[in-house]
Amino acid sequence: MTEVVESRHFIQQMIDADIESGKWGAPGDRTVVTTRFPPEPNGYLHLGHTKAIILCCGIAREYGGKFNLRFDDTNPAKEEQEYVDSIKGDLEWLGATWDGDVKFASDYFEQMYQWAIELIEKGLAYVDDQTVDEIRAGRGNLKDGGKLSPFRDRSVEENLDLSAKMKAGAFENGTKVLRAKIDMNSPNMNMRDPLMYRIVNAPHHRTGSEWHIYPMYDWAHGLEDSIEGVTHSLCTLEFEDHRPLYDWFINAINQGRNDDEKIHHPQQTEFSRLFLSYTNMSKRFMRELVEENHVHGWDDPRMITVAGFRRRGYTPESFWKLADDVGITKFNAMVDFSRLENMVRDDLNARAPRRMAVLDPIKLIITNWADGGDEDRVEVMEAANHPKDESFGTRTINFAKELWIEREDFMIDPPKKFFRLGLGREVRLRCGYWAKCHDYKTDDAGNVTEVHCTYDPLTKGGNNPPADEEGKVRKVKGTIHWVNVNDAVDAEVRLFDRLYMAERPGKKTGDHIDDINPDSLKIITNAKIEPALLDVAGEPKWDDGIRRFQFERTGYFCEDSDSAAEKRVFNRTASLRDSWAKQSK
RNA sequence: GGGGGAAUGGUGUAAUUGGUAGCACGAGGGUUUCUGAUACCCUUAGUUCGGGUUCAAGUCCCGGUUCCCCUACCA
Repeated sequence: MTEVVESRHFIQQMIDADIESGKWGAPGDRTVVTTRFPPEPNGYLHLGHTKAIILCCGIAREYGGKFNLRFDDTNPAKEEQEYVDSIKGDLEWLGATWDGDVKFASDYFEQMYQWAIELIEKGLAYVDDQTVDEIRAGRGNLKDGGKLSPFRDRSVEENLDLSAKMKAGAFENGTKVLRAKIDMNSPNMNMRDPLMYRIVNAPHHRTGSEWHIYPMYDWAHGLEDSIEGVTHSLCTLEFEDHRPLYDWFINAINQGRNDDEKIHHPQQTEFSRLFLSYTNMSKRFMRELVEENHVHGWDDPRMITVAGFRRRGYTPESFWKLADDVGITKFNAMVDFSRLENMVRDDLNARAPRRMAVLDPIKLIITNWADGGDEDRVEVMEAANHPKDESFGTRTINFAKELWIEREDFMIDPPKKFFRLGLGREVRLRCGYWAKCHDYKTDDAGNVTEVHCTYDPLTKGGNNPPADEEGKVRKVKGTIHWVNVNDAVDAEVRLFDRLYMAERPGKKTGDHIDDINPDSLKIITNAKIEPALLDVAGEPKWDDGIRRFQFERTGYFCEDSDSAAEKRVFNRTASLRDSWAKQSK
């Protein structure tokens, strides 16, 4: 037996070392570890965010530290309360509980402004009157350095005066900015006198009209982390180039301060984003899908938003499993969509109670039903709710002369390897009886409408018949699901396929809309479900209130939010693995 | 002709930091089975390339290749 050693990714290794060295507090004190998830409240959370959330929350949990949820609300033009609410809801659903109150960058505006004044006083920041275009041109490009702004050497007094007026709303949008005085020739574009504040005369969702200047990301982010005592500021790879600036701003504030007056300096560390095949995490793309009605909203089950996955029936656990599966590295990996699908299957297999439902019904008639007694009789069968876990209990289902079975479980002229119904073939009707086909009917178009079978009274409950006198037991290869015609309930079932046909949507033509799969949604209106699906009582409770099942042989389903007593609606979360479909291709 | 990152089976990810290249998923095959599901077993295939140091290199050194990110008053 080799012992399985839990491997630690590079961020965990770094934190382990920090704790040992006492970088953030007393050596060995793990509880100092503080992380944060800093969403901008301008859109819905998607799968990519879940990776960051789970990393940050998971780290804090592992070390017994703190995890903050902080809204980075530094851009009043795009932000709305609606998004704040949806993001909080998504985190709660994911089980990523944050410590303390929800934080907002806007709570720190005054402090950040005071620090900006300090930089001006130190000669490290200046007000620039150039236009957007002039600033852009002055920045230079990747090969050539930039030009110094003509306003770069304003006096401290003038800069102070101008900043105060900017803050008070004396100027129009775009007429002035506050910039850090760093290096216009830096090979790192972010260091070429980056903007700290711009004028935005617009109301903010929390501070109203109090502010007329708003901080830029690079200026604000590290300070927000510092104020909150964040030790490990984890972000994605594209911010690697920003780290020197992150550090520069904090060092600039600390410049000239005594050690005991220095502000906290968090460690920014970058990891790779999550890329999933056949999807795109671009906020803009998602917005287009919604606004151009390619989907039915942000929570459309085909969307890779947290809301979409939730409605599709995915469990929070499947996201944690996926995060664990893909790991944390600095390599931009493309993860196959089927991997995520496997995670839900795995989770749902263990936790979903079983039911029977027929998606594409044809009628099966037991022609010798009268042999066993009254032709109109109903026999009550007991069925296990889970094949491997008795704690799920049992339910009863009614068996009678007429049943619904799946259209694809009958073939007029089946190949040898087909283990279901066909003339002369016998199958087990799950938890019912064995049935042997001797006839069928079709409509004018040749579609099968009825399958006629005889049943074997010795197989009640679906059990094998007794052995013959030579000790041999008759076997049957296939087992199919069914629903009793008399008490079947009509339901709507929604089947989903991937939204895009291309592995990287939009790669070919530049427009992701060109890669949309026209058949990503299939609505079945005449599915037949067993009546036990109506009864909520006795189900294992799902923490998020969503009812999830496995419909035997057809997949995992959840009851949609559109579902009502008059019309039940189920979404297919994922199909079951189907080696027959693979083989018959 | 700039800067910052990254390359390990088909995919994702490990390797006690110089010491047997392992795990998971997939794929192929088999066993079990009242779900062609699940479970279980077997097989498959890998260190970006070229040099160098060393008893020993995925790991260290030199050089090359490929890919990603950076020129918003977005984050």
